[in-house]
Amino acid sequence: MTDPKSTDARLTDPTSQAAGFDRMRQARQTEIAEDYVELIADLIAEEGEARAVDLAARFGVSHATVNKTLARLQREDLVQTRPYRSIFLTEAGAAMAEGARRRHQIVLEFLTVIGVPAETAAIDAEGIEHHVSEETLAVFERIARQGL
Amino acid sequence: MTDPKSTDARLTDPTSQAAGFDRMRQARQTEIAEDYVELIADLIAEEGEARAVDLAARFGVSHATVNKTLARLQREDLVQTRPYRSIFLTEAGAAMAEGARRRHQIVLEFLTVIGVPAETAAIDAEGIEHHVSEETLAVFERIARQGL
DNA sequence: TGCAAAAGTTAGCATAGGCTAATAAATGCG
DNA sequence: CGCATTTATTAGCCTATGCTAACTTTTGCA
Ligand SMILES: [Mn+2]
Ligand SMILES: [Mn+2]
Ligand SMILES: [Mn+2]
Ligand SMILES: [Mn+2]
Repeated sequence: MTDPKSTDARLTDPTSQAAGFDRMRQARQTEIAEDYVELIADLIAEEGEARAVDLAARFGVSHATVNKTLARLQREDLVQTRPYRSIFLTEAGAAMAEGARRRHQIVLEFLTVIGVPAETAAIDAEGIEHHVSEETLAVFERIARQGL
Repeated sequence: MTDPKSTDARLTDPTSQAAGFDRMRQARQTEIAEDYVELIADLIAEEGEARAVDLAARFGVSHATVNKTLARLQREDLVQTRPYRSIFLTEAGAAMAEGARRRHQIVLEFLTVIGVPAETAAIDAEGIEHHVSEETLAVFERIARQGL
């Protein structure tokens, strides 16, 4: 065993390290909601309405799963559904969708500008977008505009 | 209602869009495992051993939660635990830790180099690291080395 | 050395997000 | 128009991740 004190300091203090993990757990809680409202907004804008079957196809999950998640989002006042009718966003849902769309767009453009191939950028942006603070997003946005 | 056809095309085809969401769901499944093995490796390197109580403090969750997650990681042959003894990584766990550490490091340096303040970079890197493909990581690494 | 504090374990509970399968409603076409 | 296809709902099951509370084991110090 090597002397514990002689290794290079990789660990920060426990409390501030916990901040990063805390943010990650928060993101886990909101990322699915964000993707749902964003996709619902896009479907309404482009197709005229959002149906569970389209969400299922685009998310790549079963329609039963979509249904259950929509029930949760309705409980949280993000969407409004009625049996056998198409899906609508509440004001809160529309606001969240707008924020998600903006973040998604900036992350995607940023990745593309720094040289990530389009298809990879699209895939990675889908995950990264939920973990970018406003501060980091501002840096991304500046680079996306000005070029690398 | 506006004409659906007249809006700007924001949607890609359902199948390729599903790829991004699929990657995100995979990341959800592995991100906690990655953070655990990475932190266990760091604790062993710096403190000489990893104990559940330290993991709990650093992750900011209860020690009971840590215990349950460790049981899962043991089932998946990533860690080796014995009652009331400290925690060890298996070969597979050590390999995963090494990969996670590398990705984490590159993402953190990248964010710092492009101008994100250190504390924010540390927090955001904790989440972003799990959603960056090797292709994107290569771009990050080049920029982290060469400067912006 | 004995005992209190620290650490670990276990049980029980909750929520979220997956699935399949069975059922029901709506739609649309021959 | 009626019936087949499409779409939606619901139930039941599973795993993962969180919690608190009760209990046990270890450890370290007075
Ligand atoms: Mn996303
Ligand atoms: Mn998105
Ligand atoms: Mn992480
Ligand atoms: Mn990490």
